[in-house]
Amino acid sequence: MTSFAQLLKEHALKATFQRMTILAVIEREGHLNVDEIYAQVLEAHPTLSLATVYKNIITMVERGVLVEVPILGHKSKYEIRKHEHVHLICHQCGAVMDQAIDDVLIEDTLTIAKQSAFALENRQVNLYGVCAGCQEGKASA
Amino acid sequence: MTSFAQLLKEHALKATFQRMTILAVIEREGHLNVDEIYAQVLEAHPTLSLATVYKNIITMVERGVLVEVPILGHKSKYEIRKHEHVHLICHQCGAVMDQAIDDVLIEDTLTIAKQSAFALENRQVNLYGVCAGCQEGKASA
DNA sequence: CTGGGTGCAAAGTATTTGCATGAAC
DNA sequence: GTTCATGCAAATACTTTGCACCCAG
Repeated sequence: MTSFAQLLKEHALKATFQRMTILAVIEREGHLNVDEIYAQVLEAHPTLSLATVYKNIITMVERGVLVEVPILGHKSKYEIRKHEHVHLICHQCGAVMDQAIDDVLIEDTLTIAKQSAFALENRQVNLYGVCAGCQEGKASA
Repeated sequence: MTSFAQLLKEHALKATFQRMTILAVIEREGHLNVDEIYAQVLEAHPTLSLATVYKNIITMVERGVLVEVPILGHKSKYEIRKHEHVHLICHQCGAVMDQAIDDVLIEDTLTIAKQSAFALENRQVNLYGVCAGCQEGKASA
């Protein structure tokens, strides 16, 4: 049904139905935390256990299939690892949006790292604020 | 003894010995997680409870005295809120270093946010890699 | 004084683990 | 057939809460 099987194999992981389901759910929603993944996955696979969700998130992060996205004051979310990007995180509705990272930012972080002789491996750029949607309906909580 | 008392008052918090101790410890170490704060604080104030550490971290973050620094794969650390900066986080030794943020980076994140009509409020730029010290002693775990 | 803060112990959550069973390769 | 993964239940770890007592303002 999907290329998730291949993705998993590339990372030396067996392509179980559980993992495929977890990946499908994350792919569909973009960014989810453990509980959200579990809740969604139950619909497609009612007997999948929470422990399995935890175990798989841990191994898939280790293997580089998933990326952890910490959210200030909340539980981390997870996304499927793709091309590098920046996160826009809305205080209001909690949405996490991806936004392309540009060369200026990449260059600049390299420059900053160099100032401390720091061997930069990966960037985590999260921007907090209020998304376009929430700016309109100002009244919303 | 310090200006922590004033800092707390500015944020409408009573200047208790417990809070002063917590702030002193964080100030001294730079970035600490809850357990580390608790361990260090016990030396100066052996009867301080872990619950008090938790309660105070929560309120001091709410009031803007402290800032949470999420560390991928580990517990969040906390720092005293000062001028904005970037974090360099070493995979190897776990050290978190501050590095000045420059105008290029500030401008660029504003540009990125603008592309999504996102009202940017605060930035979180964490760079992961290997610090200068750990690059020398390559052998270390 | 008075309200907020602390400490304790208990309750709640969240996460990890061990092991027998089952599925992928 | 092997090896790795799952599911359950139990164990751990982490964080929050309630309440009586205490201290800063």
